[in-house]
Amino acid sequence: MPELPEVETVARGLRPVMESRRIVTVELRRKSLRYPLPRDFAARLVNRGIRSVGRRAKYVLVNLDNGEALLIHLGMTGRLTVLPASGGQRNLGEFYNEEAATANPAGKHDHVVFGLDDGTRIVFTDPRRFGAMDIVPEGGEESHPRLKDLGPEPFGNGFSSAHLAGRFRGKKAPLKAALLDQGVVAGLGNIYVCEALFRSGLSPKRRAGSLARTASVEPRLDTLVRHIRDILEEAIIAGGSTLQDFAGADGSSGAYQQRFLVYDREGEPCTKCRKPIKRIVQSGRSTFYCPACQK
DNA sequence: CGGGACTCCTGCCAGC
DNA sequence: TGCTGGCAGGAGTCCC
Repeated sequence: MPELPEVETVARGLRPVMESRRIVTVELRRKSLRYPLPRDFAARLVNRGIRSVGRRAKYVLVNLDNGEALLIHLGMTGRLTVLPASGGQRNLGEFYNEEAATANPAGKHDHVVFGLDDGTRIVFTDPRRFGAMDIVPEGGEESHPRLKDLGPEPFGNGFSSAHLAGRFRGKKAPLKAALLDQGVVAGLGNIYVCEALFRSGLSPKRRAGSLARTASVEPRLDTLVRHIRDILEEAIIAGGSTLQDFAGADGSSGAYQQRFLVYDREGEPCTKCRKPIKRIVQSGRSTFYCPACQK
C-alpha cells in the first residue's frame, strides 16, 4: 500500500524518464478511476512538455510547461510501469501481489497509458481502482480540493512537536486515527503509523489530546516526530535501492517489508520485551502494537 | 464540528 | 477441488 515513501520512490523513478520530455498521447481505457476524469483530461496533457515531477503527501505531481500539473494518486493497488521505446519494462512501485501482477500481464487493469515523445510509454495499472487522477490548474495547488486541506510534509519545517501539540489539543480521537488524518500530517498510512508509534513507545489507543495538555509531554512529541521522520527516510532509502534493482520482471520491491517491527506481526514476540504483538481494529483498520511497550 | 461507521473495488486466502 | 466469506485499506461521504 503506497504511503509517502512508496510514492516518493515512484516520483524519483519517473523523474529521469519524464522530465524534459513531451506527452504526445494519452490513452484512456475507462472514463473514471476512483472519480471521473476531467472531460478534457487527455486534451490538456497532449503536447505538453514536462517540467518536473514532484510529490505532495501521497500524490505524484507531474508539472507541465503551462503551469498546470497532472495529479496521480496510486490508491491501494496503483502501479506505474515504464515501457521504454527500446523494449523491456521497468516497474515503478509494485504495491500489490507480485505473482498476481505477473500472472495478469494482459493489461486487464491498465487504465491509462501516457506516450512520450521519445517513444516511452507509462502505464497506470490499478486493479482495485482506488487510485485517482486529475489536473491541477496553474497556481491551484493551494486551492485544489484534494490538496488544500493537507497537513505539512513530515520532512518540512512545518512538521514539529509544536505543530502536533496544536493539532492534538482537545482531540478525543485515538493517536492512531489522528496520525492517519492527512490534515494533521501528510503522507502517513496504516503501516508507518503503527511502526512510528511502536518506536515511540506510544499506545495507538491513547487519546491524541493527552499528548497536548502540558509541556511535560512535549519531549514525547519530539520523539514521535523524530521517529516518523526516521522511519519514512529509511523506507525511502530502502525503496530507492529496491527500485534500482527493478529493471527485471522478477524484481521484488518488498525488501523493506522485512523491517517492520510490529506491522502484520500479530502473536510474534515484541523485539523489545518478547511479549506477543497484539492486533486490534481501530476505525476499521488493523493496528499492530505491543501493549507492554506502548503506553 | 468532531469522530466513527460506511463505502468504493478486486484479489487473495483460509476454511469448509 | 472448488466455492465462499472475510479481509486488505486510502480517503471521501454520511450521520449522530
